[in-house]
Amino acid sequence: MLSFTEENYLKALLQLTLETGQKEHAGTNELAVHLGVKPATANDMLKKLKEKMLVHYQRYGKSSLTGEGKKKAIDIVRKHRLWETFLFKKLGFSWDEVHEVAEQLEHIQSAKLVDKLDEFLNFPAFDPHGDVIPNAKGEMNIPDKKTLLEEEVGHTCTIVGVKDNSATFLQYVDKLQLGINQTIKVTGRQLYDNLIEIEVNGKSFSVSPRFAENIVIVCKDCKTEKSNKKAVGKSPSPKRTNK
Amino acid sequence: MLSFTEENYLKALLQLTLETGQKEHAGTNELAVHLGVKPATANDMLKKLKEKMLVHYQRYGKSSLTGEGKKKAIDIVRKHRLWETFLFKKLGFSWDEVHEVAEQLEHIQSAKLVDKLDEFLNFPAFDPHGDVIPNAKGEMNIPDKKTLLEEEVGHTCTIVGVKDNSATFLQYVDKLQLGINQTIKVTGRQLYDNLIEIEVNGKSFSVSPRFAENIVIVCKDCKTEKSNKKAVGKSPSPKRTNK
DNA sequence: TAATAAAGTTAGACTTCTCTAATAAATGGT
DNA sequence: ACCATTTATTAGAGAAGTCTAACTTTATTA
Repeated sequence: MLSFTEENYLKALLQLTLETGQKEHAGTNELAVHLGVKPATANDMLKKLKEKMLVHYQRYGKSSLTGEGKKKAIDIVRKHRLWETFLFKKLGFSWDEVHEVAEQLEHIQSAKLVDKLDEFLNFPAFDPHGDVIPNAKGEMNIPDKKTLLEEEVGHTCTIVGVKDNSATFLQYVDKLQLGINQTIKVTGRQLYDNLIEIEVNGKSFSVSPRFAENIVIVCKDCKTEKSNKKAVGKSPSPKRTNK
Repeated sequence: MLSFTEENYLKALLQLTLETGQKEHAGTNELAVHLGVKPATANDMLKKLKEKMLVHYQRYGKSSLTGEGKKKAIDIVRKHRLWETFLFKKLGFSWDEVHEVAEQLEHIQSAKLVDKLDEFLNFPAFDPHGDVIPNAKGEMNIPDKKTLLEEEVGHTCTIVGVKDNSATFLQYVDKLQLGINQTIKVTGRQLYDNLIEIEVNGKSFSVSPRFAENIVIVCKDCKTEKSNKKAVGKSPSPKRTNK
């Protein structure tokens, strides 16, 4: 049986790695920041979770979930999103209120509860934020990555990476207050010069196609596409990142 | 903000005192047994809760909830019973499965959640066990006490005390495997000799009217009677039990 | 490639909740 | 009213999760 805290670390690790599809491993500091604790704390927990065979961890290396760890993490995400759906659809919570409460509800231990809730909600595929809800087998659609240039007008997406790593480009990205996990809404396209109109944090502006094709995003509104299921099984062999 | 543990102590104290209407105060050992911890542990927590002004406690004395403590405890009971009702009515859990899960759900912190859930369930007055659900103001029906002799056929009740304290009587009670908090179902009455047929822990037998009139019970099925609301306000003045 | 910065780790300490073992106070029967 | 039993308390310790401060390893960059 995992503690709330352990569950939160597993979930954080999932979110930092597989879920956004950004990368395979997460650093200790990164994990600590994500969870709002000090690196020393995250370090202790990583060692503990390694003991429990839930994460791959080595001194001064990056960490990732084991097959078992991934399974547990996906289960927590499943619960979180089912609860969000319940709060939104059945209890009339607003879009932005559901997360906080679901953070608590996701730790309730009862397999029967989760399955019954799933059934009660009629096996929803997406939560109120448009995120995929893993099914009872732990399978979840991993959203397709594409560039901002390819995003449809009216859709909302999240930045998950960049293609150009030049300082010039990165400084430009930074200046526009963009960055990993930033949410962008594509509000339109100028047919004349192909500029892409976007809305970020309530502010609207346009970017060039050249710029847009170097921003890698995941669309929150393109989820009903093909179903590239990704079952949870044996994780890839533990890779050392430090040489 | 109270921890899960603190909340459990408050709830236990409510159950041991006011709720069953048995008595005003609870002992440290009694509380420890109820919670499945050692007396030393309960003792520490009582001191802590006294610091927080949630319980009346004095060395070598009995303990009880303060007004504030009672308010918190009733809120937890309200949550517990609303969740039980939800699990039973909406998710199709059986009567005996709801408690365990509700034990976890009762600790979720969100006033809005509780109120919305209450509304979603159409403001139920009783949970699947027939226990009263406190309303949003913290008012709850305290069930009426009466003797087993007065109980109606077909109803189920709980022993909350005895009128005769003689050794003979108490030994008899004990021999029948009865005791405080034991649940009894009255299955019938013999018109010829007035014996009362009861069912306890699946076993059926009869008791005399003489015996029955000395057993004080609270009926679980007589809840729709008069509404003797008991608001949560200032608690009675802290009484010392030890002289 | 050597200095510096960034990332990661360790040691030691604190809090919360729990325990065991020893001690103290209150209660009850004769 | 005394003594045994029950009930309650204290002291000391351990596990979990967190911190700070000092230290080590890895990465960066001039």
